[in-house]
Amino acid sequence: MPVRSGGKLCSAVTSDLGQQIVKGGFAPGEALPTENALCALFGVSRTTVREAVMRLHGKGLLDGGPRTGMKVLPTSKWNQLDGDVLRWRAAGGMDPEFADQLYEVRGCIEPQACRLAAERASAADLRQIGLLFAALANDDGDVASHVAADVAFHLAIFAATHNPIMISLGGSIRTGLELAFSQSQQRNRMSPAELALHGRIVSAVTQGKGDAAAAAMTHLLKESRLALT
Amino acid sequence: MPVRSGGKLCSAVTSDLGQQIVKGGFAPGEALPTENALCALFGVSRTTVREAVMRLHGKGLLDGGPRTGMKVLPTSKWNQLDGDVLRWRAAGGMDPEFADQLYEVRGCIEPQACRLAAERASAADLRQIGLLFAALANDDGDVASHVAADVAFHLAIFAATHNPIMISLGGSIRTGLELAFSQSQQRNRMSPAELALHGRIVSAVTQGKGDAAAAAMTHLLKESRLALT
DNA sequence: GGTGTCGTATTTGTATGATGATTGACGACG
DNA sequence: CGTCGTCAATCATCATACAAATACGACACC
Repeated sequence: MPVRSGGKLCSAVTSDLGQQIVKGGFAPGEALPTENALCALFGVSRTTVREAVMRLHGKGLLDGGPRTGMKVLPTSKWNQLDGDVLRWRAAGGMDPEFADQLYEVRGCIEPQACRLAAERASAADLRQIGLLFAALANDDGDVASHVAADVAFHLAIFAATHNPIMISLGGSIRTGLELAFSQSQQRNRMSPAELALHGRIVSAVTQGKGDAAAAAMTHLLKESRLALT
Repeated sequence: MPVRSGGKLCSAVTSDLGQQIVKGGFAPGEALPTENALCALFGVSRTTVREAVMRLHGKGLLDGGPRTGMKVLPTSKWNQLDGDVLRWRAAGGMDPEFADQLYEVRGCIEPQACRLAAERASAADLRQIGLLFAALANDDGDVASHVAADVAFHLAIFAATHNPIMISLGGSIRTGLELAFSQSQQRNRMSPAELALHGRIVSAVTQGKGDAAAAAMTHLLKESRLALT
């Protein structure tokens, strides 16, 4: 008898299965249970299971054909930057290793994005960035809204690059961090030092100083990583 | 009467629909035809259409709920780095704008990846990179094998960072380029200048000189972009 | 006439069963 | 001992049915 939980069963199964794979419940190279077995496992129909499997296939987590069953692909084939994959890795508390990897990638990308933003931000972009910085500085709401403002600020930087690929990349990275923040420990409000570094980024970008903007962002990320336990 | 093409119908529908979306056949914000309409359009059953739609949903191209139908999301929500999305964008000849965007992102990431590789490549990594460089230098095969060797070289750099997220990122980028190369024009064999720059990267990475490695990669990308028409 | 409420129709979400295609395994045969 | 054909398991696709959610319009009421 199927679980009559109401809605979006497919998404629930996708998340559940995906998380089990990402968390290592099924080792890479290992074959997944047959579709019928998964049906029994989750208490849903084959239709739903197949839709979930298709999504995971689309994310590079699985591959396989008839008779062989679906195999878990090696992690190198995964779309590690897919929002869902990041979410699943960060779910239930993010391990320090994952945080390091994420910050390392941020350190490679965000300063360069910042440089591009400084070189080509439009007036509207600059206005938006300035607004978000002001919101960040004046925000006296709870921690959640503070984090949200921080995220919005960084996304605005990416948006100012006017490069869709870069923007998408930024979205993925921030997704992972956002989730991690909200789940592990609520980090303290931004330190004055961090806020000041945000300010340096704003002025450098506004003045079109690419190198300075990149340097400020690099500095900020270092500071921010340290603050994260 | 369904198309009895043999196999992989689902993948075919996914590619077809996905490409139409990416290529702008359906504008962002626009609602997709109903599932039944899509069935008629592609001549497949609803099951297959839904599996395709689920995959696209997983890539951030679509969203929607019951009764409202699926809407095409704004491009900012797409997983632009998803291998399939890149493929679809590059399909049928890559427009110069896309090439610029891709090279810009490469320019942001690969030099930094190179720096990391220089800092922490293992002996095995270095051996592998050296081997691939030798293959690149001595290769006298056709253009395809030359491109493949080039791709393998850059992937090895990413692998040497030992950061799974970075590695995945590298895979995505290279996927797009590979597809673009093989479809648009077959580019000429690598110029001596490019080859020499590869060599500079190898020695810088081997000697652990991060800055020099990053600079060499930046230089190489500039050179390579120019050679690409 | 305007507005709030309710019913209905349409569309997606899920379940079920059937049929064909593909492929690995195993045994028969040369 | 090797090669090949058959078999069975499993995925791929299809067809159909029902449930759930929501948009739209009808209707009553103010």
